[in-house]
Amino acid sequence: MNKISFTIASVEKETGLSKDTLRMWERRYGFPAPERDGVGDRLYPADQVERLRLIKRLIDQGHRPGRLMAMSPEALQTLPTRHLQVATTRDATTDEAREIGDCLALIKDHDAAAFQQNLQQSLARQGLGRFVTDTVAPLTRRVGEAWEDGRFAVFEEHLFTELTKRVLRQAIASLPPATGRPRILLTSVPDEPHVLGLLMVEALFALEGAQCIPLGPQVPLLDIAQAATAHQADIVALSFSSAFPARRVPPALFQLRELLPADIALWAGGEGMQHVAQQEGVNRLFSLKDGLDALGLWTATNSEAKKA
Amino acid sequence: MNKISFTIASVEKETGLSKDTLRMWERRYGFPAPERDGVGDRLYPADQVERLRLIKRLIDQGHRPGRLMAMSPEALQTLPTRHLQVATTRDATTDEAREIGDCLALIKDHDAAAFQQNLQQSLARQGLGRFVTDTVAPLTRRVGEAWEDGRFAVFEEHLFTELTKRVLRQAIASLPPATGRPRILLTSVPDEPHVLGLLMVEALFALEGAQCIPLGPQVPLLDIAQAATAHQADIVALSFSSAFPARRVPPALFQLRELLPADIALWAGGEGMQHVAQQEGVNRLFSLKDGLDALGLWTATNSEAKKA
DNA sequence: GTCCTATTATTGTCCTAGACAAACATGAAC
DNA sequence: GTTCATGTTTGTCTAGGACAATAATAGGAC
Repeated sequence: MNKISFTIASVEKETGLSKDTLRMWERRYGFPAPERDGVGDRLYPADQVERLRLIKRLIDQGHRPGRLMAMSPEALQTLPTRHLQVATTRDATTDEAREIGDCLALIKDHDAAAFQQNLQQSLARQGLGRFVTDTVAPLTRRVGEAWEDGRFAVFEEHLFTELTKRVLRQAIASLPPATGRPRILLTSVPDEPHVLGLLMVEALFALEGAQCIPLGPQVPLLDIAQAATAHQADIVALSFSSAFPARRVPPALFQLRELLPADIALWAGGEGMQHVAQQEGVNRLFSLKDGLDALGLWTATNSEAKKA
Repeated sequence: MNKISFTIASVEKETGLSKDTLRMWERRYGFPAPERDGVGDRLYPADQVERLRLIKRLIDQGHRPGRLMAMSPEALQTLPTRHLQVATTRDATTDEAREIGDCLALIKDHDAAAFQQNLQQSLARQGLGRFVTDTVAPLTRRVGEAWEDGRFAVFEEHLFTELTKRVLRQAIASLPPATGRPRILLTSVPDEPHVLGLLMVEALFALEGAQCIPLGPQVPLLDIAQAATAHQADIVALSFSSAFPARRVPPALFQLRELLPADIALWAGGEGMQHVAQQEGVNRLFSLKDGLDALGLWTATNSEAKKA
């Protein structure tokens, strides 16, 4: 009779749904229907929290709350057909495809050691540049898709991310330390915890000899601005994952643009930039290749400027 | 005139103060005193956000909101005398002390490359075990203290953390992969983003031949429980930093204890465990040494059990 | 049928204002 | 000086209302 229940604050963290949203849904749709403790505070039973987690995932896939809330728990379970996701999963060569499939299977089997070893081998065989573009990038995309489908649990995605980060960081650390320009500050905004994309560009930038300053994810805008000035950065590079709500990207970029000195460039990339409009003073990078091109352009422009 | 202002949601992320708290302070103390946009929504000017960040830091040091809110901005600036912090900064040997001082200075100078190189040298000289206990641990403590004093900006702490994580991860990756028991799942709860302590114990545990499964920080409790079962973990190890409010630790541990199968041990460590009461089914680890002792005990107990 | 536009429905986030428990400080009694 | 009771401070929860932005639908033009 393990009757576990969660406070509204816990549910917010477990599901990612705000307290306001949770109360609103209860008011409008009658679900969730938490019990109350002696003081009148909500207490959500574990099964309702699980159902909320499922609903959240379906909403992120493009379903609408009103529909989902009216459905029975069983109907929700059967529904999980993919809905949105326009992104084209470009087919790789057979070799690459097989390798990526292998990696996915290893994560699914929770074989951390084998997965990591597999990655290391790919890295050694392909070299850092191709490893990033041909292995890590497609793998990351596939994992994201699998998560959306519900084929991957959250913790499986976490483990994949953590292990991949390690391999990438290790590879980056083994590069000779750069001293020249540009100095690039790499980070993400407060609501963006995903950092794999950032590590990928860091690897590519570092290969090109740029000086990368990794601040880690979820840095307050005021601190990003401070850090950029203190480190005399030439460029601030941000990453937005596909999980980041597209409508929040432009305000965040605008705000940071205002806070940054005008002579520091602001670059934004990642899946989450896909459908974001052009903005004054912000360089959009839609792919890893865009990033390399931008870096090349910067170097060319800047070396001229130096000579002048 | 660059009049930058923040919405209440932005301020929540920039300062770490909840929307509820921000509105409450305004109601009670008259500060912050945001402007309003056309719809009546709050708009916080940048200088008020900065003042809130300062106030937040002072509160974390043990000051009380009521006092701080009544003080003028100038008085706040002069106040920053250290208040709390009982922790005894044990003096190391002269050599160690000098080295740690050097590292702090390098971070303060924003010389990332030199700092990282310095760490690598210490690692090579001391070996991973002593490196963790004699260099990383005291260094982390000193950085925490410096941040509390306001000598370190947030971004400086971020950079320190990021670089140190890299060195540690690299060292861990270079160890031979473990295959035996115990299998230890390492992670932190949703409100705990600090993960350095976790990496330190991972290094020590991995040295002892334990199989570590790093899930990364801020994993929902339901996912921790799922992952522990899926990975057939023997132990779930959590880390709480000193920044984590002590009163929230017991509920979190209790909840996770309920969610975990009874045969999976729950270990909790980190600065944040210092003044937390003993709980049924939870093993408290007050220091890195405690962790190693606990691991030794587990191994002894478990190998007997296997023979029986 | 397809495309574009105007209208309507849905949905999340903000608002005010009140209540209360837990944490903290203060002072009395020993 | 230490312990205990009392009073103050403080964060988080409650309720219900409002509204802008987004998404779906209907209506017309081709």
